[in-house]
Amino acid sequence: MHTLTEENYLKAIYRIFESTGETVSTNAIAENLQINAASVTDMFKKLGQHKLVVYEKSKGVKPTDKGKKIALQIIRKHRLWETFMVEKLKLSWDEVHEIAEQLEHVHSDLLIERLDQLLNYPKFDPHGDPIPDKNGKLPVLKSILLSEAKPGSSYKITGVGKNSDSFLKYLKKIGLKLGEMIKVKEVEEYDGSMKIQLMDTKAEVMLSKEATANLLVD
Amino acid sequence: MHTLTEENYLKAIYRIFESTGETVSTNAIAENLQINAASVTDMFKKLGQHKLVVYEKSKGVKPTDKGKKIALQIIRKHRLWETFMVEKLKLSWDEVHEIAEQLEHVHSDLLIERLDQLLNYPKFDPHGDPIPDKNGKLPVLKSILLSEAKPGSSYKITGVGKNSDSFLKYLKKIGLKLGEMIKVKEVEEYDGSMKIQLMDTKAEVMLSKEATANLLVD
DNA sequence: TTAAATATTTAGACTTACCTAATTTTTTAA
DNA sequence: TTAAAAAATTAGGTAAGTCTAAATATTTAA
Repeated sequence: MHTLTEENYLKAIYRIFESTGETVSTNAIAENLQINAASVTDMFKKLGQHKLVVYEKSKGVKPTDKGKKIALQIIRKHRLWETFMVEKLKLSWDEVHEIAEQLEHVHSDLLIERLDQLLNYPKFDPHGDPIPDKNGKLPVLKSILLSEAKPGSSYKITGVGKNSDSFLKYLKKIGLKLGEMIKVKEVEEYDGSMKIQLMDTKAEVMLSKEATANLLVD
Repeated sequence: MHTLTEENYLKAIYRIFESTGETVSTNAIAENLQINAASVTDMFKKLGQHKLVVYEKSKGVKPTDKGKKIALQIIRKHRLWETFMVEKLKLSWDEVHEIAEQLEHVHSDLLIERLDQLLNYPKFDPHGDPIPDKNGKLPVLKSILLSEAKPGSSYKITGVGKNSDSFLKYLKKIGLKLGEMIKVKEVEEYDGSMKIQLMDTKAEVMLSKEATANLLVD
């Protein structure tokens, strides 16, 4: 078993590696975890010794298969707990992340196995993020970005890209929720902003290109 | 918020204080937490500074009201999680303790509030131990020890006294479960051992005085 | 292509929670 | 009531994970 700290580094390294495919730099992790770069160097060495990453001095790290596997299990736990909190405890979408950050570090394969069963083996969490299975396999997501949607068509909001806290709060404020149906009314040529209509309330909302490029729809 | 370590000390101090009513000694905690007495002295000083206990040098500690309150909240969380795992995740009685030791340190009042609600505000956990409410109030338990039960009468097993792992395993092995109905067949004069019958399987089991003095029945 | 800017690492320190060994205090029992 | 035993404390150390400041590498841009 690894320390909580190692787990958090591994998770951050995995995420950045997945999104860029490149060696992960000291600074990227320092920024991501809000700690000093010198501390990151220390931890890179340690993770390297433990064969969780391949560390090349002054270059950065790449997660090993072992490191990826651990990261995926933590992500799996995080997303299952989030699903549990939203579905069973009726907590809201944007309240669960912080709590899941704690719960994801509870060690027990049996617990997670049964939690998965209780939730009926969900493939996506309440933010629309895919939940790795117990072998670390991710389900395939066929959603597209709202920014690529056709005007006139209707879509279901299935998730967000980067699920920053502020973005989630923003969505809540303008009345958008996961699972909600929307219709694309029009797209502005010059800045890519989009007017959409909420199917149930008929309310119309303007979304910036930035926002539409961060919303997944089916 | 306090560290995980402080929380574990506080819980141990609270339990021992509740069962003895006396100042809790350095050695008692060292033994309980399986750590060196010198380390306990260090922590006693720190907890004293934080006003979680009253520490008198070479005498030991007593928890303050603040310390008790925190201990009770940890115990509350522990027991609610155990209830959740047995009732909702179908884990068995003796599998949940270790996991609850981790879950009890997750910080979120809202989470626990909703978990309590999901479980329908249980008053006792699967071991029959009382669950403090959110203000730290304990429900009154009217169960008696099996060792004090009358021969010929029937009882429901509601809990165990000291729920040591080995005792739980022992119970499982001989086929006793919480909630099970039993009938007291006879009590040996000379050693206090007891023959009981399980109501559902009709199986008869001999229990030592030690065992019957650690089983709660209604 | 080299000087400046940026990124990374090293060195040395701090805190928490632990340890061992030595000392002191308290308790017990002759 | 005092000597031996037991309990508790002090002193000094260690490992993990962090920090700052200084040194070194790497990248960028003139």
